[in-house]
Amino acid sequence: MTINITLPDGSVREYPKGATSMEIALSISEGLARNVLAAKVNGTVVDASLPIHADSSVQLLTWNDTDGKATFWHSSAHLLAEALESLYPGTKFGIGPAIETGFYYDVDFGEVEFNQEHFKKLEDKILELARLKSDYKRQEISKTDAIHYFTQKGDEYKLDLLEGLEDGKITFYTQGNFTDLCRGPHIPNTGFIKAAKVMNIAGAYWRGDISKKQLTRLYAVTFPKQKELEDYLLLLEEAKKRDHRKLGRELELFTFSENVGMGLPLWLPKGTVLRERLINFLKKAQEKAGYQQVATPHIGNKKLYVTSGHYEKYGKDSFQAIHTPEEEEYFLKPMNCPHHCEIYKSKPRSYKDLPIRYAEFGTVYRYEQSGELHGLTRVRGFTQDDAHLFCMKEQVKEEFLKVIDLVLYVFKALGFENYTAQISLRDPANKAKYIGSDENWDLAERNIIEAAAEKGLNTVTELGEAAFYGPKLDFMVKDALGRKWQLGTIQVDYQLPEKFQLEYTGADNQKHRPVMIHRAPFGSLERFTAVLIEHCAGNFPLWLAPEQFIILPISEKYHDYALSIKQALEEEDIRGSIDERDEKIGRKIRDAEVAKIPFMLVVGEKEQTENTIQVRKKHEGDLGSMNLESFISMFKREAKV
RNA sequence: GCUGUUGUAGCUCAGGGGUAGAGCACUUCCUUGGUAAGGAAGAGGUCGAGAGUUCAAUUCUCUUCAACAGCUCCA
Repeated sequence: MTINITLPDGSVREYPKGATSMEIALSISEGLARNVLAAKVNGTVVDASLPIHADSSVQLLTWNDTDGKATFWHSSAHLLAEALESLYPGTKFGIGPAIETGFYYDVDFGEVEFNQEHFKKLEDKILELARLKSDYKRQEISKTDAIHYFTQKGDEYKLDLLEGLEDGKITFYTQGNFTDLCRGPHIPNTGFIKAAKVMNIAGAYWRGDISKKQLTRLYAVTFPKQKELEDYLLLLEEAKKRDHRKLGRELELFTFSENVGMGLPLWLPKGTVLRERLINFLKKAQEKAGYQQVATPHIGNKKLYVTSGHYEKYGKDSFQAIHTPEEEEYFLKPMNCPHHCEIYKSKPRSYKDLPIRYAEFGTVYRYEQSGELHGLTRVRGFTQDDAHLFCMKEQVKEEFLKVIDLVLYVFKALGFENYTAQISLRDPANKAKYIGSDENWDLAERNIIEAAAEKGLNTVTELGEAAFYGPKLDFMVKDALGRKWQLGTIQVDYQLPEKFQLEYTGADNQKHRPVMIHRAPFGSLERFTAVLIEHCAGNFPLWLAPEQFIILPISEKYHDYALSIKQALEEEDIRGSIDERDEKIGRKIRDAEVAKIPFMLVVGEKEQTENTIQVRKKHEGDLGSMNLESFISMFKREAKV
């Protein structure tokens, strides 16, 4: 008996019935077989040792496949558990899944106190056990036997997990002296794991439930080569260097003060230059795209948010109401849309007016839980580059396409080359969670999917990720270190026009309801700035740099000449300063480099006499002498958005 | 909000039951210099805040605030 195996390249090979993926790999090349971690058979990831009994498509998974990595890390979690059990007998185990980079295991150490000082010992134990090359052995087991095993072991967490499992579908995996309840799959043996690092320790509630016991979560990462671990640690170091909180302080972009309040950023002058430039850049693009600027106050009557539905849904996440002597209640504005709806309502609208696009860099305030606050990425007061488009149903797709263009233009201008779009739809199993009619949801979802497809966006679709009022398209960018960030968002909303009773008069002289589109290419200026800082490591594109040049006079004698240069550059809207300190040129250069100022203009005796400047570029060094005109034209060429 | 860790000069950090230290930054002076740190002197701290133990607390205990990591959440 033979079976036909289809490989990813489309080739079909014949194997005896019951052949395993590992055998298939061996038949292709020994080198491949050495690297196979698991296999994807007809789309399901399975052990490489699983016999295949029917015609199937088989993809062999190695370290280079996402699923291969996940299997590797999940198997590593078992190994970590084995190491823990051998070092700290009596440890109880919760769950140990693979995550984006690495894996964790939630464990209950009982009386044992485990802290960072134990990491090294644990890592050594993991590697010691890995070297034994123990096979991961799969075993199907009855629920009764499984319960018996963990009752005897006294592991209440595994028993809790077993409760939710169906008899007949329960499997154990054993490697070395450790047996775990696990669906699998796993890598062939522990010998693949050549490097291990325990990264972090944290608390986590059993099953994510605050009322349950808190377990110790151990984060770790493993690799098939020592070199890969080293590279990974270097990457982490680089990420640390780029941390926007650190660079924000060093480059004097923003700060926080306990006296002002947590989560409330204070923009310093240099940060404000950056921020204003981002705002002006987008304003200009939006003007071209037919947006109109509007402005609304920082607080709004409670009635407004009751009308919008946000009060009911998010009232608890707001700051406390502000009370007036007349016993009215006001809230700090948590979003701009209700205000924009009222602007729309300020006069009767005709279909000829649509689409109307109101844009506002509106600062909003939300009560974020204290533990959530993080630098500029999660704050309690932030400015959205918000806009609301009011249009007819038939215009939704067209508007959506235009917004996508705008978002992509922004990304390109700021150097985000790598992005994907996430289409967030309703959870079909839980439609009650959302407000609005089925019909409208279907239409909106269709519009988004089509628009994304027409623009050729690289998309992923997530069910259940939609906002409660409508589906959305979120843009995720990958930064220079390969980390993913969610930035821009475009959301269709049929509900708010309904709640605010928005209308327009159609060509038929009847009243119709417009559709709203919320969109923000940056998301929030705070968050965007944070991502931008980390993306470019503080080396902003020239047009955004808070200080574009610094003039470095060789000595005090050339300060007047320096000033004349500075004034000439300012005439051209090029912004910078003069380093008038009583320091040597080497020192001034060093400090300018550290401050990441793009151009250093050295002026001394020679320059003053020849009426030139000597240009030095950050990171690159001396570009030689030139006259001011050449510098300005070079600058303008490079500063183009 | 929950759990854990941390909180000493503007920044990075050392120290420790007897009222405090380094480097960088800052101020002044010397130096007037040519491509990544010139020299000297000086100033700067209720040791996050409040309470308790003690002859004595910045150090020990408790409470509180904040930061960090994670969990839960995110219009």
